[in-house]
Amino acid sequence: MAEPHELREKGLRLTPQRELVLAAVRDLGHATPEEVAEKVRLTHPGINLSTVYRNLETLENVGLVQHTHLGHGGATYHAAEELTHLHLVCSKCGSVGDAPIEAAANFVQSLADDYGFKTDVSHFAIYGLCENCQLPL
Amino acid sequence: MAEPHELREKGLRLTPQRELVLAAVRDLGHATPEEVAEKVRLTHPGINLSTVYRNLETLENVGLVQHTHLGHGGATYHAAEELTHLHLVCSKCGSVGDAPIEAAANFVQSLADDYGFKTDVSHFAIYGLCENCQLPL
DNA sequence: AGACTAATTGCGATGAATTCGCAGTTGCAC
DNA sequence: GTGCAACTGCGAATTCATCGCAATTAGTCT
Repeated sequence: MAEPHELREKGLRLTPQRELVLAAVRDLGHATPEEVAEKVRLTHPGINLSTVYRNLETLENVGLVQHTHLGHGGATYHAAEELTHLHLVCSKCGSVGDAPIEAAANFVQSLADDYGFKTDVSHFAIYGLCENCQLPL
Repeated sequence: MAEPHELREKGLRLTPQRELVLAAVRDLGHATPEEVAEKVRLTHPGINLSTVYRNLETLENVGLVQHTHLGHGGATYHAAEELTHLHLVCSKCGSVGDAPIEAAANFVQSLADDYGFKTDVSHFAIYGLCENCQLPL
């Protein structure tokens, strides 16, 4: 859970809403703002969606959460301390699988060597077909 | 430019709007629906945005164009015959670089071997920092 | 060439996701 | 406790994309 002073240390005020948003992101693993709001409403029914958006943004600015693009449009948030990993998103069934970031190590290295590009592999989804959806019809 | 019968062959009607949308996508390389509409309006000012959306969808269905997610939310379209390539999007300056798809061959192979995941590398952007934006301040 | 039919277009309405302005509230430094 | 700036709630405003429907039009058949 969110230790009171980890927020204070970042120069943020400690509000129930903010603590709950951070806790929700940590609990949920991956979540859209909508899902975070739902989770928070379990204990704090009155919370406003824009408060959730604003807190996600604030928490991202101080580095406690990050967002990733997994699908069409919407961002999903996850706690920053969570080990970053790859998101394998299936274009057919929509499932999201994880893979350790090391799986991309060589790829990242070669982009760095050949193109001078420093890749953040976890920020965007890796798109394709999951094992199940490749099965013959 | 769009040959009349390449559209007809796909079972599509040949309308000025449709030809122009296809031509615009080919001209622009990468473009959002909004940008395609702007381009088309140069020669066909009255075109409606929803017509552009519908044509992009139709053209994608018959395989003449494809879309990719390069940034936040919006899709960008490109002609299908263009060699598919990786999109290296810089998180700082927003520039979009290209890299041949072979640069990811090993990565794709290892995801297939280890996770049974068949990756479409070009569908989502590869996010990171371009060479310029890595320079010391 | 003229007529028919279904595909396509324009347009406005609609819907979802996100942001914004502002007034009221609240954490926290003193 | 007091005061101020940060934060919240709320509704309005934006943005991006989709939809329904009536009018138009491409392509087919005569």
